[in-house]
Amino acid sequence: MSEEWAERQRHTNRLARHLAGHLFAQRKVTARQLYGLSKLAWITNSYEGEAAAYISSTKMPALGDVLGKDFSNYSLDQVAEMIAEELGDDSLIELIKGHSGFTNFYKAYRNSVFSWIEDNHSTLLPLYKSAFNSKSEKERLKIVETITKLPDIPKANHPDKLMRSEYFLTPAFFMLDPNVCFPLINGNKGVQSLLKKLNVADSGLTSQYQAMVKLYGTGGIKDAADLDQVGKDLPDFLTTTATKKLLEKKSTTTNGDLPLKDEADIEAIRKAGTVPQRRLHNQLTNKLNKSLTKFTLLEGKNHSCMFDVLIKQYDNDGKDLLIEVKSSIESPQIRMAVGQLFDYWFTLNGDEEPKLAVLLPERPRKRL
DNA sequence: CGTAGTGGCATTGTTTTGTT
DNA sequence: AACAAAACAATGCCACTACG
Repeated sequence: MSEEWAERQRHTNRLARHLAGHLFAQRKVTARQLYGLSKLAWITNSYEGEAAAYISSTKMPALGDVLGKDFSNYSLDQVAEMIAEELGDDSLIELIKGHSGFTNFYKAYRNSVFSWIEDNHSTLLPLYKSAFNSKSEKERLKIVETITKLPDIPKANHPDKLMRSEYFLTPAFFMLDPNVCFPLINGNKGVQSLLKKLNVADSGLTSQYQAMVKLYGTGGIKDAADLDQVGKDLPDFLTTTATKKLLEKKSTTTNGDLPLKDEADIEAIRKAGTVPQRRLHNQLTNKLNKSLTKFTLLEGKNHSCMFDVLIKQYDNDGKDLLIEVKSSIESPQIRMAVGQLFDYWFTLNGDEEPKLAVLLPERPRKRL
């Protein structure tokens, strides 16, 4: 997952909230409409690009369910226009056209969950509305407590095989929350390993929720979309022993205390410590951040391991790439980079085969 | 072609048995 | 008692097939 993905999640949140705003103003909201609204969170294997198949298979039916219409004979652009027109909300055009949805919900439950919504409609509708309006921690907590009281969701043709209701509901409430504060709690590996690390894997949904929202404001995590992005790396972000955090934008203008890695090492090479060099260093880091939005980028947080950038799962094998940024092509700098890279890599990954790179402002001379 | 829907299975967790 | 290995159990994922 990545910042781009987190942005897609936030986009979906805006779309769902615009639609929900109109929906909840109506006197009556059907089970079908709640189903459609929740379905906007779903995708299929083909979720990218111009002709992504999820649009016709999942997104359009979802929109149709919300509006009580059949859009199967229209293009997405037409549907966007129609809905914006009907609801008198022009911003919906772009919201609908953009890619939305973020969870590949277990297929065997996609249809069976509908009758589950019907059965629990009287509990669910106020819950959805509450998620849409929730402003405080307290309100969200109350929603979570209600979720725990709901029955599990039966599997199609195997009613005895059950899915926990939060797997279905947390994506929906993630989409409805005014500040994207409602965390995704599902069977996702990342989520599960985090819960284990927090010692709440078996402690019930309420304490899981509390443990997760506590992370807001730490390690560069602003909202539930960030939380979901860091996934299984989250354990690295916790408490005082944290070794990593999401890569943040660096200042390239102020003269103040610019954050720079390994201050002590840099001191050895005085030049690099000068303000222009630091600026250049931060500029390079920012460029990296800007051009690699498809990836999750991390930076070191622990004093013993202040690496510049780590690209999560940069190749097809899901390996990470560690990058050291240097503001100059002078050989001492490059030598130091090499040393740092191997040291950091060993600290992070032990004797796993290292994947390393140095980012320089220009091509270095042939001989160092 | 891509998707729905699921049975089988890999993975993870738990208990029992074996060994030092 | 402490640990290791094996057996067993539970879980959720995904590769597969039929189908539109």
